[in-house]
Amino acid sequence: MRSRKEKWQVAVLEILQASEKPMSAYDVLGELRNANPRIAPPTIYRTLSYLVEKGRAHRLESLNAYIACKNHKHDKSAVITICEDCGAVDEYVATDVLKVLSNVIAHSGFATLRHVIELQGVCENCGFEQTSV
Amino acid sequence: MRSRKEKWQVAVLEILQASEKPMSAYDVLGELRNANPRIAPPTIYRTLSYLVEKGRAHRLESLNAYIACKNHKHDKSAVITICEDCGAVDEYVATDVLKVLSNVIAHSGFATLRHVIELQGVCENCGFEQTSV
DNA sequence: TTAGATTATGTTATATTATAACATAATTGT
DNA sequence: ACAATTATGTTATAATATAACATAATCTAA
Ligand SMILES: [Zn+2]
Ligand SMILES: [Zn+2]
Ligand SMILES: [Zn+2]
Ligand SMILES: [Zn+2]
Repeated sequence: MRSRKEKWQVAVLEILQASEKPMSAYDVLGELRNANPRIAPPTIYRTLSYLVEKGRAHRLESLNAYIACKNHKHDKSAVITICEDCGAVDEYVATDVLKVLSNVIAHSGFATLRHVIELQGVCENCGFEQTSV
Repeated sequence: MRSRKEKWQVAVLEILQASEKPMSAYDVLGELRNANPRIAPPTIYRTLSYLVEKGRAHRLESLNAYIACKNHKHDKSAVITICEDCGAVDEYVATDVLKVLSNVIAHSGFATLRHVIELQGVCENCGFEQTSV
């Protein structure tokens, strides 16, 4: 039998996967309330935390928002691009970047546990739209 | 004559510089209220935005907090390390990292305007403390 | 120098994001 | 079944951030 915990995780992941754009915790909450009007913020924050821990979703720190992971080729750390125009988000594998990063901080004795690498900018589509006016 | 705007910026920057650790906007607000009890959140958020735009301060997206810039060798983009144990923050010049990053996303057509690169982990001091127990 | 336009600041209220605290329910191990 | 543990529900509130608009300062050009 699937536990309640797992049911929430599946429901939230499906909502995130169905969205073209990052969703705030309260966006997800709104969707969940269609089926279950009494659900409260802690439930959704807990569920999002589990999903992020497992790598099934990512939290975008610069947006306070969440996406479903759509690129399982990375263990933990992805490079994430965020279009400021249309909100589209993509993930890239970051192995090389992490290598260079560890060189940059090599002499400091800092032991990295988690990377946040988010690039804000303009995606290909929006760039073309802008120049074609 | 120094404008009101500049006075706030100087005051906020001094507060950030005096702090060993990142401060939330409301931390800064609390300090400013010692001298000026009626100051309100928008003033401090505006001032922090100006300082961040000018590169005199950085916003740490993964902490919702701010630091004074203490490494003017970077134009815009720094690599920032954040110790989860003691809260200490350091900045590193990111030129190489940015180069590799642009390779990673080269084929996507994404034009990067702003980098958020924040490493969560354990600083040298806290690492030694942990292993010496 | 002053009227009008523009920009910056102050002020009030409120929106958004997130968690504390504790009660209840489910699950686990014996 | 029972106690111990973990997960969930629930209420309230904390923490972060901005909208909206009033007021004040600054700038520009007659
Ligand atoms: Zn991913
Ligand atoms: Zn776009
Ligand atoms: Zn800096
Ligand atoms: Zn430390």
